[in-house]
Amino acid sequence: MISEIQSDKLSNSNLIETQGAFRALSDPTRRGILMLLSEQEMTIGDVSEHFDITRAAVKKHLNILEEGALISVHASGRERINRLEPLGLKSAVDWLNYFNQFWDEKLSALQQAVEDEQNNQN
Amino acid sequence: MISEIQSDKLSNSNLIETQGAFRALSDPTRRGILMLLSEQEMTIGDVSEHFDITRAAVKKHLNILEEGALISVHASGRERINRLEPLGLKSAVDWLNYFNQFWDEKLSALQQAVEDEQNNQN
DNA sequence: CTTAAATAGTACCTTTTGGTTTCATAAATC
DNA sequence: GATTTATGAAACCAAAAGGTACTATTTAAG
Repeated sequence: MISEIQSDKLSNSNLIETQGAFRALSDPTRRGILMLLSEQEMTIGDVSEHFDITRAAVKKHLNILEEGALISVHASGRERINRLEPLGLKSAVDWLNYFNQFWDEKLSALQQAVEDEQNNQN
Repeated sequence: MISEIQSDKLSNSNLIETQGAFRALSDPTRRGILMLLSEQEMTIGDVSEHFDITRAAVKKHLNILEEGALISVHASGRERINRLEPLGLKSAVDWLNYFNQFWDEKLSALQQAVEDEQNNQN
């Protein structure tokens, strides 16, 4: 079956490759950091000012984001510039896009239901 | 600034709404379960046969997936049918799609390649 | 009615996670 | 050269996560 082939492909190779990204994305603070860095690359100190935790805790989050290839760090003198790596989100996006085929089905059904409801209300 | 408005919108409301989904997605076993259920809805026993952990552990994963609204559970006699809820992935997909704009800015060529690849797979 | 099957739930254990505090190091700056 | 300044890293801690074993409950089946 085609579905089994797809399943193998995603559950074996892709499942492992995505782990770093999905792990990094599971924490709300880390997602907040990604949002921040999407506006501007920043030093650790800069990032820390936006959160109510210590700089050391922020550093740990940045390490995990870097491990997941969601950011990159560049030395500049004694500072370290943290930069968003949007391409790192690709593995997670790809994995989720596999399900598009299913929620496209659901969505069309839902859309129909919404339209029916609107017609009843009017 | 527009970027600040967008940031607020995503970091406050959406960030919280997506937590259940992203948390559920962070574990490879749970992503495997989602893949399984994408092919066919199954009982807990059926799901358990695909993994090398106890039924109780699988049940915990299913609970977390249900909390994240990624699956739904339907009683049928003494069995519980676990069904994929693809729409539950929408919050996570939406959050990630915010970053599409940065792909566009910096990596439009690469994004095109990704889309082409997706088209070839479908 | 009794028994087997499918699941729920709890107690318990170990590892991971998110956080802190403290100390060390490297680079500007005075 | 001495002193801030920005960061790295280790030790430690409480809570959450992922797992097991065991017990209870509900429902099919004989």
